[in-house]
Amino acid sequence: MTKKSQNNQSASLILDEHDFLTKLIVGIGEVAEITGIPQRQLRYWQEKGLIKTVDSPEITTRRFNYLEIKKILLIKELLDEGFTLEAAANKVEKRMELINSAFKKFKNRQDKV
Amino acid sequence: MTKKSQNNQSASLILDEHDFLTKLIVGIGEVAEITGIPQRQLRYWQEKGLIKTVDSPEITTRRFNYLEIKKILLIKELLDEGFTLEAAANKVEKRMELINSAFKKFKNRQDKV
DNA sequence: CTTTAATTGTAATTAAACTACAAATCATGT
DNA sequence: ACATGATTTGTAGTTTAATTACAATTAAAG
Repeated sequence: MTKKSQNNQSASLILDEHDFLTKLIVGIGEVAEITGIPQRQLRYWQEKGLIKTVDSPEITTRRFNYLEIKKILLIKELLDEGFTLEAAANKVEKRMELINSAFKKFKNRQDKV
Repeated sequence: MTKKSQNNQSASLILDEHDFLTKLIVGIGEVAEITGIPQRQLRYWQEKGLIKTVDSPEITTRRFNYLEIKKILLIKELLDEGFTLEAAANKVEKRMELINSAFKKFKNRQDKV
């Protein structure tokens, strides 16, 4: 074993894809690139409260997690289908809640096995 | 349909987790947070050619993709096990190549179905 | 054509990342 | 112990990215 042993929970630091995504938060530039939505527009949506950024004292710039990026992509699709921004955001919010609660049930069931 | 229809490949902009990860590239700050390895150290590893950053003319700062982040985590583990930096990096490189070629075979097989 | 929604532009500022040094620490051999 | 190369860490000064706080367009609906 070498020196300080930095941050050793060793055994498995190795993240699977899902773990990785739950840990990940990315900046607005990256989100703009991934989604094709301009930074300016993302800021506007966030100012209006339609999407939310990670809230943490150390972080001073806008950061988004995976769920939020999915939301953004869904909103974009709905906009293209003709929904208003608000309607799109609401619809996505509801869809997300459904998926979320279904996932929690599943998770819960798994944990008992 | 509304206005400009921004960047419409519609149908499925919806990314699954794997798609998302292949598109994603993240900055050094985020990588440092995820991996627990200081930015300074990541820069050093990159300078020595042990890890590589995304290479694109528009990008001026260090960006890493998912594979590279996995590499970083593996290197970290091996360092804690007592390997030299270079030995760790080599070992990881080989491991990655194996996984990669196995994956390609699998992918190839799937595509034919 | 007026009003509200939504997007876009931009100057000035703050935060994050970069480079290019140098110093400190660690591992190994003599 | 000392020297040596490997690795990590520190930092001043600079560049790039993101933010705010305005304002101006453009689009959709009555």
